[in-house]
Amino acid sequence: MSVMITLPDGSQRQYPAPVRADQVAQDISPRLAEASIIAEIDGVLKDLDQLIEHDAAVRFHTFDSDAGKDVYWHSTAHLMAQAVKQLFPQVRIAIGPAIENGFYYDFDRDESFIDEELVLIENRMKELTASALPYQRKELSKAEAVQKFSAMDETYKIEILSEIPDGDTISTYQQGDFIDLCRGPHILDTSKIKAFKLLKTSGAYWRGDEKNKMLKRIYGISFPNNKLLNEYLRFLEEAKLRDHRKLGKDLDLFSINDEVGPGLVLWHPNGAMIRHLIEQYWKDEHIRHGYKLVYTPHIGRAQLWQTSGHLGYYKESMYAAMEVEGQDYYIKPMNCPFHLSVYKSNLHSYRDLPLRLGELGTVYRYERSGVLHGLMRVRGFTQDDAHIICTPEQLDDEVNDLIIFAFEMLRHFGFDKFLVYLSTMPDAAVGDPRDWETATESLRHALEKLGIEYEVDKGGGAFYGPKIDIKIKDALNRAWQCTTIQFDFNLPERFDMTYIGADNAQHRPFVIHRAILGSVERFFGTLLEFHAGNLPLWLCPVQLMILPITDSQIDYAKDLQKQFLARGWRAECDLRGEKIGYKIREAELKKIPYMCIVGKNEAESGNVTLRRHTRGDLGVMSIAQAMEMIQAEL
RNA sequence: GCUAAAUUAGCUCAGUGGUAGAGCAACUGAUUCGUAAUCAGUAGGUCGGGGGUUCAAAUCCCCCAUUUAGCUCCA
Repeated sequence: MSVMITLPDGSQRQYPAPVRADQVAQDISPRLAEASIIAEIDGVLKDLDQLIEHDAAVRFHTFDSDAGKDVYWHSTAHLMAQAVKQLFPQVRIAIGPAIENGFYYDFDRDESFIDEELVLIENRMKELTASALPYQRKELSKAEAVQKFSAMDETYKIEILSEIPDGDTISTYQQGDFIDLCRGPHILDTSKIKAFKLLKTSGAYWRGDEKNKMLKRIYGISFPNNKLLNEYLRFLEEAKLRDHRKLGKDLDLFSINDEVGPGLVLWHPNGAMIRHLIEQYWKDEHIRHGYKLVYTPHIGRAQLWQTSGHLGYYKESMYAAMEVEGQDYYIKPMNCPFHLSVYKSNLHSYRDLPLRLGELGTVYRYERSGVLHGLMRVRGFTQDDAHIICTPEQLDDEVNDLIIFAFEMLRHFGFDKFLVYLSTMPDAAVGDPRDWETATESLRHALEKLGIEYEVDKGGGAFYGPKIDIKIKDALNRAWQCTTIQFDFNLPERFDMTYIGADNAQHRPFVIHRAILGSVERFFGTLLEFHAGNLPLWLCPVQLMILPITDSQIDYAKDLQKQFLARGWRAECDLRGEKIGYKIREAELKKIPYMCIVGKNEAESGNVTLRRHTRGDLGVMSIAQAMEMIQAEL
């Protein structure tokens, strides 16, 4: 008997059956064998010591692939758990998966792990990698598994086992004295783990449910060599420099002040200018795309929130009522009730639709204290909100245009990588399932027609409608939701919205709730991190800084400033009696895009020397040339 | 809200029971200089807030607030 192995390039190799997967890798090249983490056999990930008994398509995953990283990190999590169990035998183990950047393991222990203990654990892990302990897979029945983990008093494993159907085969992996319930696959042995670091500890609820016990989690990361580990650690350092909270302070853009209140943002002049430019662009674009702008109040009577249902299902995120003349008023957590009230204030014909009502609407939500985060998660924020009210026939066009509009706008700010999610009907939902179907398909078609890659979040929609979310990543690769496009089958009913159709009868319109930037605050935060503070020229609060070399050029500098201002550019002069090197340094640190250096030579010849932030000296040129160059970038 | 850590001058940080410190920034003066820091001087702090222990607290203990990293939840 022999087996035919087909490799990804189509080439084939014949072996006497059975053949171990890593033997194939070895024959392809010793380097591949060395770098291989797992084998993919007919599309299924397997351990490298897997015996192949039948003809199969085989490929190998190294650390370069997502699957390879995943297994590598998962195996490191097991290694860490082994070290923890050896050092702290009384600790119970819970779960330890690979995550986007590394791995974690949750432990049940009364005390938290302190930094000194992390070092101990790391050292023990190093010893264990030196022993090259093989990860040994064992398949057993559920009863055997329960018995085994009961004997070790690993109660969390028993709980996991209790949820696995009785007939299923269960696998465990053991390296040395450590055994874990695990589906696998894993790397061959612990010596494959070359470079690792335990990064941080935190609490984490068992099964992610805050009603459950809080376990102690250790996060870590590992790499096949020290170089990659050091690169990653450097990336973390650089991410700190891109942090919008640091940039906000350094560039004097905004602050959040203890006395004013947590999660409430003070926009300083520089930040306010950027925000103004964003909002101005936003308004212009919305008008161009057929939106009507509205303004609505910040508070509304209890009756309004009763009608909208917010007092029923959203109350815990709302600030407490304030009483005026015996009536309760609430500060708004959302703009929808107001926009829909605008719609309701008139009778509408199908000829009026679609109606797109937009507003930069400031809302206030009570967010639990632990979730606040710079500008990304605040308690008072401005949504770039709009509600599209349309007929069923208009749905597809509206959704299509909207998605194009959203990407167009995000790209205008420089963003080029997005995570797109389509969330479908949850178990508890309002509205006609046929409407859900129509709306979901409309969203899906639009994404597919435009060739946008997306993930489906099955059952992840709000109870009132399906949605598309677009997320943008921050400096640390954390994804923040910005754009959201949500159908609403709840509010049209609650507000009894209607339009008169061509048949002269009343119909219920569709309502799409959407925000493209999401909130101005969060968007601003992601924007700062994405550009590392070096905003596109059109958004810079100061676009040009004019730097005279000595006091003799002050008049010339001021004249230049006037010329730039006349073109609508934001230009300032640094007239302090400092040396040019110092002024340049300051302008560079403030990330001002263009510096105009003017000394005796420039003043006499009517030229400027231009310098571009991040690029350096651009040389001497005429004022007209400088203006042309700047204009070209705008 | 939960777990853990932190909070000292505008900023970044030192200071482990005995008179509150540095660098940068600010202010004043001198310097007028060619591509990332000129020199000198001055001023600036209820050591997050409150309570306690102590002869004595930035330092030890308790409560509260805020921040940070996660968890849960969300734009």
